[in-house]
Amino acid sequence: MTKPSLAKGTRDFLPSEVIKRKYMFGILESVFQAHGFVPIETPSLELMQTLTGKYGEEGDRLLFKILNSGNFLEEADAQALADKDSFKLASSIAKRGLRYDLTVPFARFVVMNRDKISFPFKRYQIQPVWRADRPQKGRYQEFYQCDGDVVGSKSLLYEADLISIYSEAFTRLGIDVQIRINHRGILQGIAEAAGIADYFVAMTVCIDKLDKIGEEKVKAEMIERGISELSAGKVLSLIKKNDLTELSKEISNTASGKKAIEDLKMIFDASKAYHLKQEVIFDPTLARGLSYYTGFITEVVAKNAQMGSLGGGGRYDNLTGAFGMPDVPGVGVSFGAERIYDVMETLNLFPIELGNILKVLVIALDQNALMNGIEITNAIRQHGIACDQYPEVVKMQKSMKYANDIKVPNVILLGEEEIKSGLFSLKNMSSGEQSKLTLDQIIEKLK
RNA sequence: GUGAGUGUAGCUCAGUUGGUUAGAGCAUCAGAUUGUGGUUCUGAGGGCCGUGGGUUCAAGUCCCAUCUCUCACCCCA
Repeated sequence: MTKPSLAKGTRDFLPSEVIKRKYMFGILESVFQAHGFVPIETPSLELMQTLTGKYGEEGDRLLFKILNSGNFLEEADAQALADKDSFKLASSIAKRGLRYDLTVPFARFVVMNRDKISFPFKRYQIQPVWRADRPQKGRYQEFYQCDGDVVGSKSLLYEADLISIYSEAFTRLGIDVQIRINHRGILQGIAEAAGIADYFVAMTVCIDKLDKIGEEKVKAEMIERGISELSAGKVLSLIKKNDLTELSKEISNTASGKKAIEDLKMIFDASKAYHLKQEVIFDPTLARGLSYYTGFITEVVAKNAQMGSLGGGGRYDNLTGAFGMPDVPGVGVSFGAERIYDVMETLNLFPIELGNILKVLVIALDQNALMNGIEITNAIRQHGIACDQYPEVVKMQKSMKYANDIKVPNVILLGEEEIKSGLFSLKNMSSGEQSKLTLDQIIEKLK
């Protein structure tokens, strides 16, 4: 017999963990639903042609591929096999793979179901995804993503809608956050104003590291990447202006900068109408996911915990283009479920009463009482109260220890005496208090 | 993909300069206790010391290889 072990980067979830995760996902779901988002699900498996080429070279490497069924070597690329070219061979022996995120499957979903949905389409989706990454702290090969997107509208009201979703969700979860927002056009405007429009990508990669490695090193890296010292200095001075009107003076003479300033003003005005409980700030140094975001970008950071971002998102113009349906604009956000869970765990934000699903355990003291126990257990269950019965007559210490271990708040002790009198002993496990009550009184008390 | 660590009971870990029969705590089971749990005490079961090779009279301990997991980088949630 081999020792059991888990596949790399995967986890078991204990009952207490599943209950907490469901609590967290339940809050996210109810917030999404209150905003008119509807749930969808897509298969864990997608065709490789759907997945490849969407996440860049790095992403393709991290895709889990599923071996074809049957004698898959028969159809294998003989040349690739002989050359030991794994990458090329893979495409001939694996036509399916596990989804890498929820966004690409969603794009395919929109294209294939465009006749069944109405735009603007607001959907949320909470499902696991898989990445063949090296696992490390807080990073797994199987993990849940929780995404909400609106497709088919360019309205900036949806940006504010999503910001308000972030604010409400984190407020209800009990986490104080800062919602940072920026716009791709701001960064483009800065690049143009600094005279380095051609170095836009290099510039954003560098300034994204600002809070991590500091101003000096960012400047050095920009210079290393071919940006002149003068321009690099200009970028850094512009990026420090986190006041919209002030920055507007510098970059509104550039086309993309002007549009971005207007957009962000509109988004801020719309957000104000929501009277949000969480802080929303303009952060021109925010530069994430710029390979596909085309407008507004956002990121959420916890104020009371040392943890990276708890979520992010932005606007994209052409989500479905890769699947032959051009010009579908969209805007979306993602919740980093695993990290949010960790933050809630360290800040002790899960309600303690979450664990107590079972309300009462019936303990029979003799064989005869075992059958009466079924009647009582069933009667209590019919009233929607979670009830269970210890399945055999054992020494009372053993059944009481079990009751204690599973943290059931009440037990009913059932022996000859109780059955004769019709008065059952209900014991509160935390106080130790015990009283003799009729079945109806017990049900009334447990409701 | 790059780099650094780790591996001894179900779990967390001791194990000295290589030296008798590899230990502890937790967990499990039984008893102290025949209608009352959390605490305590007693006892029991449980090990190819990750795997393969090497050095040695002698290897859990030293060397090599390999696998695993962990951590960091890249990237990302």
